[in-house]
Amino acid sequence: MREQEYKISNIDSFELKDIFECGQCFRWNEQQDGSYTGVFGDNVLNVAKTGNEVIFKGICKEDIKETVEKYFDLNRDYQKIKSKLEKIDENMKKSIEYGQGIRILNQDLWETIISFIISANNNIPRIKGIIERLSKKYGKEIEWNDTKYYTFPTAKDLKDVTVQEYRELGLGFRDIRLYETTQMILDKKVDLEEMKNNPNTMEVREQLLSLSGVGPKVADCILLFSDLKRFEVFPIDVWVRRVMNDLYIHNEDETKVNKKQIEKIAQEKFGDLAGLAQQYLFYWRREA
DNA sequence: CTGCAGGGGTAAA
DNA sequence: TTTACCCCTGCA
Repeated sequence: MREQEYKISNIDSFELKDIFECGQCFRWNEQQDGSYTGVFGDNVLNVAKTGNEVIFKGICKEDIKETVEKYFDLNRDYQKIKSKLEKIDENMKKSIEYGQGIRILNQDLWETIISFIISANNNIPRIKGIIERLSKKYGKEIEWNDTKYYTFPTAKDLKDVTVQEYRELGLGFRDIRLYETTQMILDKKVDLEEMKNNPNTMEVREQLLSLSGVGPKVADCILLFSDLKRFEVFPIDVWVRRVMNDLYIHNEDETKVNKKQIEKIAQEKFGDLAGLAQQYLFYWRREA
C-alpha cells in the first residue's frame, strides 16, 4: 500500500462525468474541485482532469499505471468503436456526441454481481448508500488524506452475515437474494473464475441467471460492466425501453413494448457492439 | 399533513 | 402475464 501518481496527456474518450455518471458504477463521488474519488479492489484513487491531462493519484496496491490501464479500459480503441457506431444512424451519432467521453470500466466480477443485485427496482442515491454501509461494516479500512475509505467486502467477508443484518442495512427485499447468492458463490455452485475463461457469453449468462436476484437485466449489466467485458449484450431497463421505443418502434405505450423486439433491433443494428450502443443511448436519454 | 406512485427488476403465483 | 416486494423521494 503506497501513494502513487500517474498522468496521461491527450487521451481520447475520457470525460469524468461521462465515465462515472453513466450508470455503470456506484462508488465514485464528485469532489469540490470537480475531480472524482472512488474505491475499487484494494485501491483508493482520485481522478482529475485539467485540459487534456488526466491525473490519477492515491493508494494503489499494485503498479498504478497497470491498475489504471486495466480498470479504465485504456487499451481499447474507443475512437474506432465510436466511428463504427456513428455510421449506423443519426440517433446513434447524436448520442455518441453527447457521451463521447464514456469508457466502460473493468470492475471486479464479484462486486459487480452484488452491486447490481442491490440495484434492482432501486434508485441510485439509495444504491450508493447501501453499498457504502455494506463496505463500511464488512470491508477493510483504508486511510488516505485523513479520510477513511472502505473496500468492497469479499464473499468470505459476507460468509456469516445474516439476512436480518442485511435488512438492517436497508437492503429491503434484496436481503435474501444477497445472502443466497453469496452462499452459492462460496460453495462454487457458480464459479466466477471459470466464467472469466469461458468465451461462450450465453453460457455465462445462464450461470449468472441461476444466482438469486439476477434476472435478465442484471445479468446483462454484469456481463457488460464487470471484467467479463462482453460488449454484445444489451441490458434493457426502463430508460433503454423508452429510448428504443422513441427512436425505432413508436409504440403508443412504451411499457408494452416487447423485449424480444428490442433485442432483435439491437442485434440487427449494433451487432457485437450492442452493449456500448446501449450505454450511449441510455446516458443520452436519461441526462439530455 | 396524508396518500400514493414510481424508481436502472426479480421471483413467485 | 401479472403482482408483491423494501425504502425513499416527489408530488397531488
